[in-house]
Amino acid sequence: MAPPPPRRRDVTVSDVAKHARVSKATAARALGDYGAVSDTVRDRVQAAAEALGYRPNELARSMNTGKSNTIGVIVGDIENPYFGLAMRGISDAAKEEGFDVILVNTSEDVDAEIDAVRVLLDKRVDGLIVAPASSGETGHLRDVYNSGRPLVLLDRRVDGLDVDVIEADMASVAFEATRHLVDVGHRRIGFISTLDVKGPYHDGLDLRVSSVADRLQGVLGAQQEAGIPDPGSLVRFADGSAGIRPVARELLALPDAPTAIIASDSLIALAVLGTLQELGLRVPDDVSFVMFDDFEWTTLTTPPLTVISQPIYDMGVAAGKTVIARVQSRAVPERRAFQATLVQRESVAPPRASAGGAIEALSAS
Amino acid sequence: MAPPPPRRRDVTVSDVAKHARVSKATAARALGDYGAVSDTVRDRVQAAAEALGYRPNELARSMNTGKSNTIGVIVGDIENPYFGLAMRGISDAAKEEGFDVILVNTSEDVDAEIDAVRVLLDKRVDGLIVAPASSGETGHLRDVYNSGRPLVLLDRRVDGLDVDVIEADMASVAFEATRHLVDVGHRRIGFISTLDVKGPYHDGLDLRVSSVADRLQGVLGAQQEAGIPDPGSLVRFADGSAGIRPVARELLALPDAPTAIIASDSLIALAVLGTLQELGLRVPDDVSFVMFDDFEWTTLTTPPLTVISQPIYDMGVAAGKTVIARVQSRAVPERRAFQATLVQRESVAPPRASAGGAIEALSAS
DNA sequence: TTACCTTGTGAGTCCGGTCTCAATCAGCTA
DNA sequence: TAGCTGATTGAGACCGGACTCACAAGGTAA
Repeated sequence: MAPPPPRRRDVTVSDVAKHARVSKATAARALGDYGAVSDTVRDRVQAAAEALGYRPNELARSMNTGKSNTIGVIVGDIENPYFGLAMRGISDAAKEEGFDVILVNTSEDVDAEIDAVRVLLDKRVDGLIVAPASSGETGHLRDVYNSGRPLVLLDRRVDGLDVDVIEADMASVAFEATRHLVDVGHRRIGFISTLDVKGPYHDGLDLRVSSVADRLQGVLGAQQEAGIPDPGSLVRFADGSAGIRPVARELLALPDAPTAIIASDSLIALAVLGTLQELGLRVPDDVSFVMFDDFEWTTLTTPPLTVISQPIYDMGVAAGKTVIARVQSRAVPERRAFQATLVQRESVAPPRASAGGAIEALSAS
Repeated sequence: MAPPPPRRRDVTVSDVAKHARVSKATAARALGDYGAVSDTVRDRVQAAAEALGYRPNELARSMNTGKSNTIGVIVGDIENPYFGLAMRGISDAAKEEGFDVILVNTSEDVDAEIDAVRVLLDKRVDGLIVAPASSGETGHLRDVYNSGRPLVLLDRRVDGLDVDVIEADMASVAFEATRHLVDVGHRRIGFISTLDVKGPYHDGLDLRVSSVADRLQGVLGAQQEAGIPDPGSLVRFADGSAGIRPVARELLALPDAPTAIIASDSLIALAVLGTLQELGLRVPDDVSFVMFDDFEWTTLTTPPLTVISQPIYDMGVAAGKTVIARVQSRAVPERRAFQATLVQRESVAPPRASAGGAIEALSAS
């Protein structure tokens, strides 16, 4: 590796001005494209800038315009394809409007999120898109709001915070998916999500992530409507993605194991399917399976999976357009409620006649 | 939506200084944690800052320190899990060192990349990580180098540019994977990648993306070594992800269709597998399949897929650590050559005895 | 007591732009 | 020819911090 070139002093407006033999103010006007400048002078200044290789210092510019043309995005996990795709949407929307995006990954850690908000605010981003890790801690989100900078929540609401939220209607599609399972005969339906709550699920538990709460509400609601007793008993939360497989195993080892499982996102689905595979359980013969999010690989498994599809990219675009519209005090785009749909493929079938659990079914076959 | 709160003027050091009845310089010292300040004054200033809700303006700070504590990352497509995972690594490394990350997505468009480099340089990022869309246009990368700011290339080299590169050794695993196919009897091996080149592949074609060129070199090399004539005839490049399926179809419809296909990344693999599925071709019975990148879903297909695994996350971390080390003029971390490995699962089998192409095999069954 | 440090503090400059304001100048009107 | 108008231009303040420098106060050594 060659020695790095000396970091030369950058060319500034003053340098350009000197070279073009005009005042700094005039050069700045010609370069910044504001105020009035005669054509001849403008040309001379631009030629000088070209010759010197002048590049504006956006930091300095931001400092006195108060606009950084940058929005901050705070998500739990960009490795999660959900956020990868949403990020793509945000990024595309931002580019179209001439904005840049600072991305911060919090690993779903509230403290990291609080920190991220502070840092981005200090960096003077013009607006923020956050998928909040918890609806419990919201002081930092209020700070954003109070700073006067627009905040848009993605995928998750926070109660009592009156800001734009981009989310899909999860409760009704979860209801629909669950009723589909009930309709084909399932009475023991498991639901697995990742969430940092301690202890088993019980009525009235504060879920802290609205998108999960909504999904669960739909799942439970459909079962209650069907007269299934205590559907909450087959709900499980894993703390972090490493915890999913153990939780899935535990659920499937139950004497009254579920005959169908709903996975709350694609990462969970992957872990659950992996566990099923390890246990030698077949989908849908032994266990029916439904998952949230529709990525291409879900059509390539055997069988293709029944999924709940959300317009993730579009939601990302909407989030981007919305913050930027707010930043520019323009009317926000109309469309902010997104529809999720149940895509029926082949991972749902009637449960085995056997009354036993999944593992039991296995030994019976 | 309630009306946004008025964007109040931010609290500055001067405000804090006034409130604590000290000079601006002293307040700045107490807050910025530099220079000498007596304990009593420091406490008074910090109390005042607390009371006023002072937050430093990082823009102003960056302006005269010349450091923004921000690195720029330019990738072709964050929707691609490869970059999602790498981004996660970069992001984690950055956070550890107190850096933020500005992410720009170029859609693999060179002009967008040139623009992105300019914008990020103007924003005064301290360093840049780029997965260059082309080794052809490199002027903008030279500009980074000349600006004196460190540049790290991820996944792809650029000839004649003496900067740090984080990449895995693709040529040798590609060779190994291909020889594996040859060993089980394949003599017609297809290779599909996305790349913006016009016309069919021919010897000496400038591939412009080193990671693809390396893979191809290994693929072709193994076949040449085995005495397979004209292996280049089954190489196909699609222009953008939309073009993969047509290309795959064309390849499979050939009278001398390949009996095995190698997909150059996971997005391509998805499209190829989808096409295979549509055509009713089974893996590995009708066509053997090997792909680059090892994501969890590749174990859930039927059959599980033979893949080439790279330590993507670690490479992201290395890229992050490397730029930051350069920014701080520290020694760069030792490890910069990464090993990719062939993970044999069940998508490779001996070709059918039939001499015909894949489609022909279909009708024969 | 005087000289010499050391530590703490304030005044003011600088970073690289934007922006206000006053001055200059050419063209026109009366 | 004096007066007015609009277009250009330059001087300098300002954004919010970091940092240089001069100076004052207190402590120590000779």
